[in-house]
Amino acid sequence: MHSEPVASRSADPRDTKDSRESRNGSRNSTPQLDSVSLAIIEQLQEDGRRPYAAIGKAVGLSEAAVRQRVQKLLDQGVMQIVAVTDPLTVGFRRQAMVGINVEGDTESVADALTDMSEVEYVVMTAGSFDLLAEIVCEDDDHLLDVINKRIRALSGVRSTESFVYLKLKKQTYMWGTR
Amino acid sequence: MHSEPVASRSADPRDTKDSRESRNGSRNSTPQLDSVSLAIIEQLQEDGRRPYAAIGKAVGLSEAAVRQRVQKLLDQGVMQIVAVTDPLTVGFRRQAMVGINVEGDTESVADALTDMSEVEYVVMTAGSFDLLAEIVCEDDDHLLDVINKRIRALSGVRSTESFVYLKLKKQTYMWGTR
DNA sequence: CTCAGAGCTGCGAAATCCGCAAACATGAGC
DNA sequence: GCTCATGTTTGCGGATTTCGCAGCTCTGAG
Repeated sequence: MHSEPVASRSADPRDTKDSRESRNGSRNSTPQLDSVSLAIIEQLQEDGRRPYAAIGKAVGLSEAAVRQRVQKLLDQGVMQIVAVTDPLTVGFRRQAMVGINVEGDTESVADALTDMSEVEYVVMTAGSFDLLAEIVCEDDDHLLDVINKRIRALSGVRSTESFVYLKLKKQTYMWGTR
Repeated sequence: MHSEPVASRSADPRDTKDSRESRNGSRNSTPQLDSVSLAIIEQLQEDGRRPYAAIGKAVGLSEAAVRQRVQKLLDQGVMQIVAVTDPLTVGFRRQAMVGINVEGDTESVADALTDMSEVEYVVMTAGSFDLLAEIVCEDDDHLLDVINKRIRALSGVRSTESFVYLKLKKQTYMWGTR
């Protein structure tokens, strides 16, 4: 979307209202975000520790208002503010993406994967895999164990294909900051 | 003032030294982390805005020391503190993982992908794909354009296979916090 | 019209961040 | 063993930021 220098117009609550209704898709899960919240997220994608007052100045809101919105976004689980690293740097020496084919209920397999601590990322996809899961392990044995003993053992898993990571080339979190 | 649950042992600099040398693999890129920095990262993976003093108490260091270490980790690019979201919630309605096969120099293709703003994640892999790239787009047209016109146009790209995201089930950033 | 709810603002008090100088530890060279 | 250079840690004010709260506005329901 075309986004201005920054939402000074959005200081007016009515705009907030308008944009909400206009793009509300009646999603059951997520409460739709207006342009101001989007701008706040954008600020925090640049620097997760940026002071509320600075964000407020950028998006045209008071410090307290930004604070409330951020808290709400965190509570709702819309965003999280965290440190991210390249796992290889932090001592996890084996990672892999695993493509999985499922027979029966894909979502229940996805839920089972979600419960595994070594699984970092799970997504349901269209294409020749039903699920993609990213695995983070400490060494080869660990990785092998997770893939062969744990994932393939799940009922409903028809087949898997693994892509062991050799080198992470890019990792960004700046959508909207294009 | 030693005490503490976590890494009280590491308050002693000698341990720092030891662990550094013991796991140093002479990696060209990354400056190796000692156990205290790891503990700091762990804290920030739980909450990117946690105060330095609280982190210091947890890892057995003063507020100022934590602050310096965090700044250094950020400067070195070892970690970043950012807001992360489910892109689908924030208005990017089409995402896909693209598996790519390359003939010739894989790394140069990876670099080209890295330069595309719609590409969120690039990793070189072993397996039936040479590269995996995650694409974040606003709509179908945009996605189609990126995959067909931009990625397939890169010289060296032999073939691609796309996995369009249907639903993100898990997204974590808590390695080490197991 | 009134009422309840949601969101924003402003404002002190408390907590946090920041920069700096002194103290300490380590490794190199003599 | 001694000294110097380097890199880390600590403690400390002062500047900023965070936090909680009360009051105000707008909106939709009845």
